[in-house]
Amino acid sequence: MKKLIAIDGNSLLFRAYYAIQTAMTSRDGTPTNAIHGFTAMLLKLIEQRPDYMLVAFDMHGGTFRHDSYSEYKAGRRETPEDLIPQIPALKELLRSMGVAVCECYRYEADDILGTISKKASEAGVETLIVTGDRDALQLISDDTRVMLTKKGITETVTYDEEALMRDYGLTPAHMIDLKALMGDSSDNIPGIKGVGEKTARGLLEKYGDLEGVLANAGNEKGALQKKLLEGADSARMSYRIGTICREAPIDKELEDCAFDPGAIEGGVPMMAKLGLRANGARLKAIADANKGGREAYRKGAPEPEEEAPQGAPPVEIKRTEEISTTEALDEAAKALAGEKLVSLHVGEALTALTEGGSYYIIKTGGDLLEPGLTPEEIYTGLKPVFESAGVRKIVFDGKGLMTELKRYGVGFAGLEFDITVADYLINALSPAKDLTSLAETVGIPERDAAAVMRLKGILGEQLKAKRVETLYYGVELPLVTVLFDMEQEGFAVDAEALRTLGGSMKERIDALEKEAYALAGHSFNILSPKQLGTVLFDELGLPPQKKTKTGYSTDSDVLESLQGMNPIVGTIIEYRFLTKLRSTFIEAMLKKMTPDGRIHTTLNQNVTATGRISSAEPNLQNIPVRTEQGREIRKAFIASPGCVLVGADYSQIELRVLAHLSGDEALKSAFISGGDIHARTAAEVFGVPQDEVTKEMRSAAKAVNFGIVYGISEFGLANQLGISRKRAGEYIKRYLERCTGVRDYMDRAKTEGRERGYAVTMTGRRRDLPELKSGNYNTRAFGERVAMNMPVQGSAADIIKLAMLRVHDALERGGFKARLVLQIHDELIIDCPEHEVEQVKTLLHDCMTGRPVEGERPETTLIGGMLELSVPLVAEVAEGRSWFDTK
DNA sequence: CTATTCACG
DNA sequence: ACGTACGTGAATAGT
Repeated sequence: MKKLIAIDGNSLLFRAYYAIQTAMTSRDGTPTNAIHGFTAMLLKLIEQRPDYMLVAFDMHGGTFRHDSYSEYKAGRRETPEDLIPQIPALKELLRSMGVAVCECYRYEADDILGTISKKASEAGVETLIVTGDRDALQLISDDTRVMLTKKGITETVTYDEEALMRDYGLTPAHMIDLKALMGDSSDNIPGIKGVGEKTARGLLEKYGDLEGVLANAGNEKGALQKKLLEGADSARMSYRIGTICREAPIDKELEDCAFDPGAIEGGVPMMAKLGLRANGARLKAIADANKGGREAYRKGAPEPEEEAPQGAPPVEIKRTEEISTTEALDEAAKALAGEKLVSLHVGEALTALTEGGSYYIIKTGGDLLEPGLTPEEIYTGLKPVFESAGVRKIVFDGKGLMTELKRYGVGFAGLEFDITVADYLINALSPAKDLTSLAETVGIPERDAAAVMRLKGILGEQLKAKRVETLYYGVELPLVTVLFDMEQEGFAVDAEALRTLGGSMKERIDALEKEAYALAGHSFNILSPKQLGTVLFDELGLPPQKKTKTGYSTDSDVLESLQGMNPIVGTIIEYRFLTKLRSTFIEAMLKKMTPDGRIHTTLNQNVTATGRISSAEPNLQNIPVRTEQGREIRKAFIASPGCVLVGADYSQIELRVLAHLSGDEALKSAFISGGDIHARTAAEVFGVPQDEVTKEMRSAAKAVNFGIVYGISEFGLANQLGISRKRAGEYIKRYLERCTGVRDYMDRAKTEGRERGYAVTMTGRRRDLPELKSGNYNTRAFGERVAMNMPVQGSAADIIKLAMLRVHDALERGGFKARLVLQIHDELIIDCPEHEVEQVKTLLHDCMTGRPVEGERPETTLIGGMLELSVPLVAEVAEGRSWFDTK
């Protein structure tokens, strides 16, 4: 039977756009992320060897559905700005590949799919409809299936009648009836108010279809009967507009959609223009392979050789061994323990691939018929492999694997390559979520350990090309182990102290709640911005300050400016503040405590765009400190028994980095001679001697300094300081007149960012800056601020990462029991036995500030100790029983 | 799942 | 004229 693949172009492009939120652009600046995803999907579909192919698009303007229902699809999200130019570009690309494209005035893509699939069916051709829109499920029949995209885009699920019944319990026709009854908010189809999925399904079960339901409305009781009678018209209308048209006046017959795989080559030049090299190469290969004509194609021509981006061939698999017994596992472990370099991956099975091409598949689970091994058996069986530093290991997610192994008492050494970390250095904005999706993005067919092995080659080349190899092997890769150790160590917490604090907050919160209700005259949910907005601005008549997308803004800026107008404002401010502290920092921390009395955060190495580490589940990098009450929480974060916490934070690290990067003489000399940097800035900006700088002047100058680091704007500074834009502009002007080096640096950051297409830190860490080529002012202005800020924030991140490596090594070399427990961007915390305190304080300080430490051999590391700055690095060290005391 | 708010550097 | 400070994670409400 011949096959038609009919694609909903808009739907798929939309899905691709959201699946690939990496900024990608062609040379001329057209964004291409969605096209990239779409073509990846298209190539996958071509592998299914269709005889006919059609891509349908919606047309602008209203559809026939709007005639009877003008609100159809009202309130839909606007097409994102950087998706718009990709639509015509995609159509052009498809046409150049000889793929039929169809649009139809006043009809939607769905209707085109419905119409062409009917034509196919009549011609005895089966159809696969590809879309992200569940509405298409109504088109399923014995010769028509629907492929829906799941999360992402290349992940799909295909439905035929049977699968639909299994997953939804409905026939294709019932999909329409269901929607007619319950409505569909995404298309703004009303259905019947008050009838949800449960009710609708029950009714359809009883009465067969919509008309059956409406005819039998009298049988139903009370409220439901009323709803059905009153909603009948709405339901019938919903049915009409929810039904896909199968007789749309399209300008394509089935024969116009004949697909010629040899012709897709015509898309190569445009692919190249769009910068989609990998997919272009695949396109060419498929076309070449099918030059033999349609017969060869239909039989299934051999898969074309995959072209790796930078020529990293797959490792040829010479022998494969499937292992499901402990005896075989022991054999394999022995063999692997003698290897120098292996890739390993834990997926459905644990797989391992050696350089020589021996592939091991070690099955987990299993059942009575086919016994497999338990994770425990596998991990302990391979213990000699995992723990030997001599067996260098290439893995997808090193820290994740270490964590998994640790649960079974197995250690890990010899980390040679971590795919997630390499991927992050190549493009920090699109961390790979799993191995399969990364392999797909890169365009290789391998799976599991074979993919890991090949990705090492490919990513290794890219690291070299992007000149981040030293950063990778010298900083990021060794840091994996440091972060793992920190996570395992955890932070000791005094749960009792947290509970006591929480209890007293609860009392105050309850009192504030009563007070707020009394002042409002009724009870309401104070934490709901919507309800609070109604109370403050509609009922109490306070003046709204600003709006959000959905209504009045009630953020703390707004509440602050309302202070004094009504006593309820102060009550709400305090209520918000205390509930935030209690739920986020007390209740959540108590929940996250493990039986060892500690909190083990996860330290992410591949999420920030600038190179910082992030902390999650729970986030320990945002424990309160700025307010007195908030700071109390830090008293519950304590040292282990017999230990104290040693903490150190960098003084003004970002401004020091800026001084170094810009070479600005005024800023440099301020740091070299020491003293209060904000006061000095104030003296410069306000043109007064330093001893005449007032508190207000100093805090304004402090805001200017922050602004400078963020990539200043008049508006931002004005907002921050609550002054006029004009005043803010004057401050900035004065600052940049005094600090011409900084001004030049900012200009340079922008032009170089534009020329190179990325911003870069002191270690060569990169962040792509596609925004700088945007035609949208805001997008471009954002790109400029990023160009200015990223090298500063990112270099500071580089510096503390190096410090962490030094500290970790120094503690290990010195045989100390003290352990790093946390990093908070410019601060390090060590849990330290009392007798080690003096030595550890010195060690920590010296590691952070770049002084030599005992036993260290900088020449043996790639970066060599600490980065050199043209201004001193200063770190302040403190100790105490709790985090509260290390200030 | 998104929007709002707010904690940190 | 545009409409913002840079980087995160989490709780809650509401769809």
